[in-house]
Amino acid sequence: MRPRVTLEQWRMLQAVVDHDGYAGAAEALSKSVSTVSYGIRRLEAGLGVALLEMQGRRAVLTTAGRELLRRSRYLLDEALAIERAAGMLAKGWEPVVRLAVEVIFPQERLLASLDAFASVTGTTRVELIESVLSGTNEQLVAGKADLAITAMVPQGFLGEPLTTVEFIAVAHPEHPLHALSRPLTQRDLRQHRQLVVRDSGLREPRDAGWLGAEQRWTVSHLATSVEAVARGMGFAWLPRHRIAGLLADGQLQPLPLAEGALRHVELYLVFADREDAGPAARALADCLRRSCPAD
Amino acid sequence: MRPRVTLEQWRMLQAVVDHDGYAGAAEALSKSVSTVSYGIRRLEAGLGVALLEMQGRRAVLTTAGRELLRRSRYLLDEALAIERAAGMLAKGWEPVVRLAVEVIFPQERLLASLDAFASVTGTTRVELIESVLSGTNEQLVAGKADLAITAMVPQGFLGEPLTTVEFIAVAHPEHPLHALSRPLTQRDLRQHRQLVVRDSGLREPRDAGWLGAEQRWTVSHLATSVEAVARGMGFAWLPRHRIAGLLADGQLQPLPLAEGALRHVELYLVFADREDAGPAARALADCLRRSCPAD
DNA sequence: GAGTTCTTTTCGAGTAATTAGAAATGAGGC
DNA sequence: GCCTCATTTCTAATTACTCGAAAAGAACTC
Repeated sequence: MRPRVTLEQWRMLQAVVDHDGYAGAAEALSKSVSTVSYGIRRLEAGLGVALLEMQGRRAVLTTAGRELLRRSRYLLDEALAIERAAGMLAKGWEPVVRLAVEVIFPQERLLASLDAFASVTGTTRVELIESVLSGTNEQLVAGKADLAITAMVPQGFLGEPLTTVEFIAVAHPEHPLHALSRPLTQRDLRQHRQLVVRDSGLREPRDAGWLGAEQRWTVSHLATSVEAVARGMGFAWLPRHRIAGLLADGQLQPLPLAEGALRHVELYLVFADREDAGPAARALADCLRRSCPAD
Repeated sequence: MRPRVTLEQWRMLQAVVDHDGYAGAAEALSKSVSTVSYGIRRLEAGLGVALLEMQGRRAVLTTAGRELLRRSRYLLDEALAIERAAGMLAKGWEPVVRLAVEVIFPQERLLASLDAFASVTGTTRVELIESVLSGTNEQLVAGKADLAITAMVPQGFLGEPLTTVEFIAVAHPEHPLHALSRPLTQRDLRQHRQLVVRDSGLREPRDAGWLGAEQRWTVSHLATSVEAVARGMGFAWLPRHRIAGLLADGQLQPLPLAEGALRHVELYLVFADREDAGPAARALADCLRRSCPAD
């Protein structure tokens, strides 16, 4: 189907309404009054419906006019937005940046960064790949991500430290481990179910738990792990930032380990190709860095 | 800001991609090949970015091209949708139909009707005014509604019966009235709290309860009333269709009234102005009638 | 590797649409 | 009733678009 009216004609209608009258519209559009008049006439002819009506010496919208004007404003906005996006692309901005994020990276910071990024570039989209351990790196190595936040910088890549995530060994307050009421040893832990998050890598997956618990349950998402531990299904090392709330209201309680109750994981920001990275990828990297103030 | 490219140029880009090549596009658009070539050239010049690139004798989208094509399709769809809407308006279809509905009208039927209406006319919007008793009529009389579903047809209007809503006197199973375990009299009821819905009319409001209970609570929404009764806060006559679920799982229990446990309210469909009603209002009326099969 | 075929691009001329100014029309204000 | 302000109509000119023919590129054939 072929559009019967042009963007320019819609624009004239808008101008007439906004600068009440053909004279004002002509002024605003840098066109002659007769041009505007002709344009509106074409528009109405194309649509087969009257949009403006002279009431005395004032041009007023008809009911149909009001309705169609409303939609046409949106249309024109969209047309201009596309052209702005084209301008970005012309300047070398990628249309999309693919970011692989280790799930233990604090969501709050991630969202804040994406928000900041969105305000820098209204047009570049972000494709977020949430992954675990080697899965994050595989995305990077396979060229499926332009940027990654990972705990292990893969061979041949250059990572810059971004932030440190603190893991605490926790369990539900009613959990048998807490009933022991004494510093816990590795032997104690082995007796109980540990929840670990499945490595999302396909090539050489390894689980995110490091000691061999007798019964070890593997789940796919960090959220599932948190949920399960909160329900008393086992213990786990979980990122402090993810369980701050649950610790505060007592749904989770730190395990009194003799040693190793706390673990620290350093997260790195890695470019797939630092030289070839487009401005959008660089801008996103900046936003991420800013969300992690010197720590 | 003035758009630098036209809808027609976007359409040419789409045609080239869809009918792979300039030749196919020209065929599809009923234009010459050189016209299409010229159009794409203008488009790229206007945007300042290359969209198509010749790979051998095949035209392929650049990254920017793919992205902008995607958005331009949406743009063109919107442009055509507005013109379709204009076509509707040209045929006299109102841009919006305002429907005042008595809250006791079954929501399921209402939504089914609106759904059916939406498929008849993609463009006419519905403005729904949910009101109670005289409130519904006031909307109609004041010209704030084109169509109304009301229990009381106001003077000077013509109503057609639409459906009957059955009200049952109910209370929570634990309610003292149920503890009496005998047919209840009006006197029994007066001892207890009745929940009634506030008339939404401004002029001559009267409440939707008919007998004077000692303590009568008035709420604004039917939903609040249902909720309150289900929590044992009192008794009320409620539309059977609204509480079918609560009756079934025993959260509400019909009161064993000596008389008047059931009440029937007839709902009427009323036009604000049957002669002047536009096709959209008539179509919506049809949808409503069809949702209430002979009853 | 020269010719053939298929396709896009360039060119030049013709055509349709848009534009602006002048004149005409219409609607208040005095 | 006449003056003023605003829109519409008319006409001429400019601009943008369109087309066919010819040129240029790229793959395919022999």
